[in-house]
Amino acid sequence: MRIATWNVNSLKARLPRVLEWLEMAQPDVLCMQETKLADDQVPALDFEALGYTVLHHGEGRWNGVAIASRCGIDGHASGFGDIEDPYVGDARLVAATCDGVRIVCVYVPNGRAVGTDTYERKLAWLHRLREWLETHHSPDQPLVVGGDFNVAPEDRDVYDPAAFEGATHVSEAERKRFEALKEWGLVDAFREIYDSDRLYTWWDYRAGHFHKHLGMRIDHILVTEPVRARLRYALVDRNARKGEKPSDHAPLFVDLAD
DNA sequence: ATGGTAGCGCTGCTA
Repeated sequence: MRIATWNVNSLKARLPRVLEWLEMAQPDVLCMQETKLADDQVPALDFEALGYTVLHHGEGRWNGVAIASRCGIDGHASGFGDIEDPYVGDARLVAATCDGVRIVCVYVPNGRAVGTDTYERKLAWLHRLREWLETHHSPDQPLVVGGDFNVAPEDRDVYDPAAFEGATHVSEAERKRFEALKEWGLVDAFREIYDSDRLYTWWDYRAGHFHKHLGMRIDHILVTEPVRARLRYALVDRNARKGEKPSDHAPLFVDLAD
């Protein structure tokens, strides 16, 4: 079973690239973030033509999350439900069960700048995510949280820690909230496979950062122990960041044994 | 030199 996550930065603008990637990489499940679509704007037929069913949660313009699956998609859920959402109104969480694995697709708020209100609510959102997991799920069940976490967990996950001093994505508080998710019972699947630094999932569009390989590892696939036991492979497909009209994120996927 | 690019949508916000 191949499970992928990709911040597509507008599914409308990125549709040809996403369809091309589905055909090439053949994931069974793809979590998408920043679709920037309303539910009724989703190009469902384009996905169906490739064998995928899409579950979308979005209000249009900003945010928007979706799961495309070709191995079943049941038990739809979106948002935090009864748990207070610090970004209420934004579409940042959608979940479904695909072939026995609970898939949670998240788009963690960016936070903009340390000390701002949006940053404080980013911290709160990450805390609420753990609360939501505690309320609705168990570390004993096969579960995957895939998405754009907007957190680089360690210094080796950014191109130059000095350049990010005082910035979001690397602050102690953000990393603590990210660690708290792992403490609940999740493992960073990518780090189970790779130990190197300079492995990124996002590169700024500006100033030729991709070309200079100045990026950050902020997209993650976190898995519970039953999924970790099946983990065989992980990869960031940097080729998807090249060429015409790329997203600023590359897709990340994991392969699980049957 | 507080820059640079992309998306949405038409003004400036978000990332």
